[in-house]
Amino acid sequence: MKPQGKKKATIYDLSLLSGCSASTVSAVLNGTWRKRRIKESTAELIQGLAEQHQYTANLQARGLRNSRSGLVGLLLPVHDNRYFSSMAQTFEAQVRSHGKCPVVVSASRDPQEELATVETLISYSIDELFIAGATDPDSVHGLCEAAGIRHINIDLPGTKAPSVISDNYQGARMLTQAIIKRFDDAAVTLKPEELFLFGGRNDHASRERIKGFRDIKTEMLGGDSDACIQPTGYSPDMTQKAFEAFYEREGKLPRGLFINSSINFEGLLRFMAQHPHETFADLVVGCYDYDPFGSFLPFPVIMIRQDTESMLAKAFELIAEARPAVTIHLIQPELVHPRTALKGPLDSIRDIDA
Amino acid sequence: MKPQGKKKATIYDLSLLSGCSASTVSAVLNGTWRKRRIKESTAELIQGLAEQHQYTANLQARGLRNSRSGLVGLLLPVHDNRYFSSMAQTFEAQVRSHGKCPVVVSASRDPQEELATVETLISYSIDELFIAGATDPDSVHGLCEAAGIRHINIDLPGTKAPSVISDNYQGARMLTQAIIKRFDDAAVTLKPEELFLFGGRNDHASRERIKGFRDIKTEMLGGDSDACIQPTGYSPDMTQKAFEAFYEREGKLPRGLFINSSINFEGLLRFMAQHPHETFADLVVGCYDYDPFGSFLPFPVIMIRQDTESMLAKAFELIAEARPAVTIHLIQPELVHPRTALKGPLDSIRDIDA
DNA sequence: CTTTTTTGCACAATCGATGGTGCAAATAAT
DNA sequence: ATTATTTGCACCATCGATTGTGCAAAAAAG
Repeated sequence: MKPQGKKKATIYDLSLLSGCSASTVSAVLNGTWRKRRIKESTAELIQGLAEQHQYTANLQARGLRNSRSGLVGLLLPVHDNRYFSSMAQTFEAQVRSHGKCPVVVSASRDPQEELATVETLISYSIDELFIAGATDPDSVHGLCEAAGIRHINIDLPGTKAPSVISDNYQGARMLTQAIIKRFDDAAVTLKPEELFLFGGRNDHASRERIKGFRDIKTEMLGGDSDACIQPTGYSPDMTQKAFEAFYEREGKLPRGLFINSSINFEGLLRFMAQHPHETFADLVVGCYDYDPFGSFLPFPVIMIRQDTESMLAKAFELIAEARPAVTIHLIQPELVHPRTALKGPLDSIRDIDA
Repeated sequence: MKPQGKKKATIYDLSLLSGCSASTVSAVLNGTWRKRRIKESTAELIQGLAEQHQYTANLQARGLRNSRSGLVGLLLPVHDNRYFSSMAQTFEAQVRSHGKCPVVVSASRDPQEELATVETLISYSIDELFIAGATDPDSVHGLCEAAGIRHINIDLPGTKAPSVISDNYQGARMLTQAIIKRFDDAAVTLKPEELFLFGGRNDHASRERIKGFRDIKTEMLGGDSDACIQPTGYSPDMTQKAFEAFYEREGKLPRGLFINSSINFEGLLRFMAQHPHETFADLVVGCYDYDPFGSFLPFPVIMIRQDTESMLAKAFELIAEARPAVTIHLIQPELVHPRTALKGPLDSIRDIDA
């Protein structure tokens, strides 16, 4: 029953065992046997043998033959971050429900690595590719195009393939507004030079967020200056350094902080670890990303939760279209008030044996 | 130069172009050409053509021929959690540095899904499999064994393959000790029935942690009762419900909380969202997992950081051995005091264009 | 100028699954 | 009983890369 330690059974093994030809075995096992007018009894015989010998198809062979693999790829900048990891989680569920096999890989926000990784995926004949947060989506597009692979951008848009991204401008407006309102409600007048943005770099998302931030500042506070924008890249360390520098210079933090992403927020944490509680007494933080733990920090943290479910749903919809238009689809993010614990993709996992 | 939209070049195409045989082309492009005594000029000719035509090997074909794929798999319970996502991050870096292609998939802590996923991976002839936090590592072992695939357990041990896991017992002792010491330092006497453990289920990690927790309680507080152990499974929702039930019954939370994992901690967050600040005024929490944001909550949170780098390093070491002994390797975790922002795998990523 | 050795490469089988084509045997139609 | 259909399946080429084997031509040895 259990062919211990031996190599896997192939259709040829079953062919010998059953006395049928390999092509018949193949047809039976991949479900096309009715189309090929195989007798039902033959099919049953072969299915029985397959089960006995624990046959499973060699997917590389199948993939070679059909030049499709059943794999669907998700290219991520990094894993270690709630935004992307929850994206990975929803992605897997979606792909599985389509009967395919999800493959998630990260490329460290490195254009070279992105291209190399995608080349590898293409060499495995992945069927579709979801490109999330790529630094250079259009080059990736080039590779996919040449290989005839359906693909779509998520999170950061490209100009050559359809993209599904957060409405970063609106989100930033909402977030900035919420920060300011927080001060208003406490009857505190916030001066324009007391509200800063930290983090992000020169990518589409950051630019949009900065624009939204500045627009609202101008509208509500009547002013805004370049000095209030501190792009630090997506690195906790650089962000920490930026906070330290500011603190060194000014003797305190700005009272209002717009932080471009949870990764940058980690930079603030590092800064916090170096300074006493009081430093953050009247701080109000807005973070463009949602992290459940971040929402419960000792000062008010307003967050933006990007709707990865809707983004992926839309992306799956678009990628299924024959010839999807190269447009950018905006998905509305959600404002999350302080001390909020939202449900996430993990909640749809049933926990056995609790 | 750019074969637009057409199909990918194969060794046969290059064979025609170069006038050499396909086998020569193959040898040149996979680096074995010196062994095959191919003239250097021939090699250069072919390499040039390959570059011109953007040749990349069809890895399914190669994999079929060698019955190896160059893929190395990591099976995870879930993505959306800092412990596992940081594991994925280090895993990818390690695999890449070995010149292979990392593939990360999750199986939702569902034994069925675990087996199905691993079968699929095996069908793609993955070379090695790292099995992290599997509910049923030994069944997974069965599949790998039958397919002759090197594999190793991480996080949760099996009995049939070597395992690398955290020293959960010691970690739990450290954590429990630190919680109690926190009260001691504040000159508060903690009664045994004021220190509870929430979360976890009937798996090896939870059992060890519970044992460590109880041992220290008995040693330091002189007592411990079954009632203080509240396993809730790995579900935020169930954990929240457990807290609500407790609160309903007792009118307050225990002053000392040992929380079995960050996922369970999210259950506490959900509880927190429903109750005012004061409910948590004199709370001390220990969490068996590290999350940077969790470390800065308004009450003291002591955390355990499991050393995923060392675990993976050890795992890679073991999996490289010819016939690794079926033993369990314990990796010491680290106690993390409140308000600590540790560096993580993301820090080793260079951020361009900051 | 032979004989031996080395160099440089082509041939062909193989990995496992797929699907078009063809052909006997069984059944139906006349 | 003869021809026309239908049923049930086997054959074989194919996907792209790898590798053991063999054999000419070139170089070295005698």
